[in-house]
Amino acid sequence: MNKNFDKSFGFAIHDVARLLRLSFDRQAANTGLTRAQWSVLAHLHRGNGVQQKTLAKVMDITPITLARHLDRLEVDAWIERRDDPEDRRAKRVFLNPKASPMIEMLSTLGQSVRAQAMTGISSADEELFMRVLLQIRANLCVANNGPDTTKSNEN
Amino acid sequence: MNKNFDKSFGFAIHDVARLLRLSFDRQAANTGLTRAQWSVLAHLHRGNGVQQKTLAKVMDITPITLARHLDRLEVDAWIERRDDPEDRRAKRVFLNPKASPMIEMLSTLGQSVRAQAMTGISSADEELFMRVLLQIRANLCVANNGPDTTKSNEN
DNA sequence: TCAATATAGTAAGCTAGCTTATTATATGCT
DNA sequence: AGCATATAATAAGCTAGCTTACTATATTGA
Repeated sequence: MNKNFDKSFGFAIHDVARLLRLSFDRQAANTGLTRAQWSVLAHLHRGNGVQQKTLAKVMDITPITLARHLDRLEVDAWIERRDDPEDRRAKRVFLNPKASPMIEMLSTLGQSVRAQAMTGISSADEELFMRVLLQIRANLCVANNGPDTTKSNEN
Repeated sequence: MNKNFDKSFGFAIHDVARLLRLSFDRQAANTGLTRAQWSVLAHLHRGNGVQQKTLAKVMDITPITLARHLDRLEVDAWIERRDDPEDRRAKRVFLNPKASPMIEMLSTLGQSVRAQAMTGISSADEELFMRVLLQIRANLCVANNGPDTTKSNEN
């Protein structure tokens, strides 16, 4: 790539995120699902039937961004929106049965992309890297959302 | 955020990239320039008058993505496209004088965002983190573009 | 020479994120 | 009770990335 910008933190993170997404989406192209959509399915897998607002918060994306993912996922019958019986403004999101095997498959793909990315990096280095990465994310969450928006007491 | 996905490499990288961009763009909103546009200006600062194809390659984005950035940058007179005298298909991109102070300013902003992100991280850890990050990027470049697309002998 | 192929830039149309605004329903206060 | 405010979801419209396809110009080779 370039000489100076190579070393820039921001540009490098940005590049890595984009390349990871590209890699994943290309290898998952035949499934018709993207990384972002898989992310929705995977989160639902751990908490089926949650409200959209909760899911958006847990995924740390805006509600409207989630709504569009759900639109497409619903068209292909991966998920289903049902009216919340206790709050007529709200909807609850449920996985359809056909989603489960796909979640497994994409999860495996995710691991293989990660392994590819980590080629030649010792597990000690990888561990420290992850620790720093999570610290950075925490720092930025505070900076962006105000201190600790995400206490997630709801569900 | 979440319990399990918190620890996922891919999700964490993605989050950090998005949060960095958000942070930067919010603080630069009054300038009318985004992070991606600043990136174009900064790269031009180091190689004014290059062809679009070269700039796209150095920035590692597709030519059409660059073209759209240039469209908007040109409207606000940050840059200027001129016909390449040696190749009538090609155009060369030039910074306008008003861009220089802006580049400095945004570069400072970038450093401050980085400092914020790195709060509480020792410089030894930061250094190792960057080394691993660059290694990961290199790994993914190979995986995505085929081995070593970016030897950049042209200009 | 001129036909085939390659290249520089752009257009069209997709996903994925954002902000700001709208609609319908809940909630809280007087 | 009923009005004001808050909240869940969505709509509209923006940037930024991508792929695929098109146009104009270069280059190459029979």
